[in-house]
Amino acid sequence: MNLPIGELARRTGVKVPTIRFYEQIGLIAAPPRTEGNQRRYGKAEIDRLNFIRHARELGFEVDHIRELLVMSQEPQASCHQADSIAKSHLREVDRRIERLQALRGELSRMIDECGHGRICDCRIIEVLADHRQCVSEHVA
Amino acid sequence: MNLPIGELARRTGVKVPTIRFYEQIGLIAAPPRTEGNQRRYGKAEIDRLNFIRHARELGFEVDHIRELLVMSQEPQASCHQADSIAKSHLREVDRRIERLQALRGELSRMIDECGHGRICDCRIIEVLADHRQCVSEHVA
DNA sequence: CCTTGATCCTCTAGTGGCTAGAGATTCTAG
DNA sequence: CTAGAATCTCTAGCCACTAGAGGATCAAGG
Repeated sequence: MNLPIGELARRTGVKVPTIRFYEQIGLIAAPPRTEGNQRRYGKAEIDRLNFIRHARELGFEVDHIRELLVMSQEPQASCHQADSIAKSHLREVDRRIERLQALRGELSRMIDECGHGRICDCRIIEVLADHRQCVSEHVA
Repeated sequence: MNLPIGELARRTGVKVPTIRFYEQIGLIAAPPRTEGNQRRYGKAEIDRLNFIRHARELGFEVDHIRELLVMSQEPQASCHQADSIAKSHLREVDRRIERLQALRGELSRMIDECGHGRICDCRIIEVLADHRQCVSEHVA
């Protein structure tokens, strides 16, 4: 082992500046250095960074990842807390999906109704300029 | 008219500091001031801010809003550009929805498989620690 | 006229999660 | 021994705001 930061980056898919940033915010520990002050990492850091990357890919916030990391170090503890973090994150994702879908609907309706003519007849501009019209149609 | 900034905020649903911020980034013009240096707004600003708010609610970026605002001032121009901005935004929203739904699937599978026991048996932690397992199941 | 309290002003700094770049040093292969 | 790749620290920037300090101004009531 004893990997330089670039090699750690290659093996985990986390970019070099991001690794340094994670160290700065305390998400990973400061590793030992060479005489010339360069960071050298071991196997544990690969695992930890992979964990972090997977969690980020799933959209967990850094603070939640912090908690999940602590938990993963305590194998005998109850996983109730992990479950609740994941569940609340799932609810958040559901909310975002719902919101985006509503938005998608409005957007695509707007685009469909655009006659591709002049601005003064354009539904896109019109809807933006006067949302009430859009909403009332929506309700009606 | 001649509204103070708080009244403009109330009528448009855009917060006071946000209005000042929009002025700073040139999204709205600097309005006239009272002798005591306070901003006073007219009807045009209400319309413009409403336009901006609607567009932001639909997730358009500020730079796109800038373009849409310019277009809305040129009623005789073709709305081709507005259409293309809206369409590319729609594609972006679609991408986000897709991504979130894939993510949602992984999250909820992870949660379902959590046995609510100890960390060492927890799928949530396990999946995060070793994504390959998850992916291979996914594929299989 | 004067006070009070709400609103307004400017300015700086913080949010989250990085990313970019300058300018200097260190490592490693040939 | 040298060249060039990789590393170091540090600052600043991204997006779209939001928060707060510390002070000025406005409108209404006494």
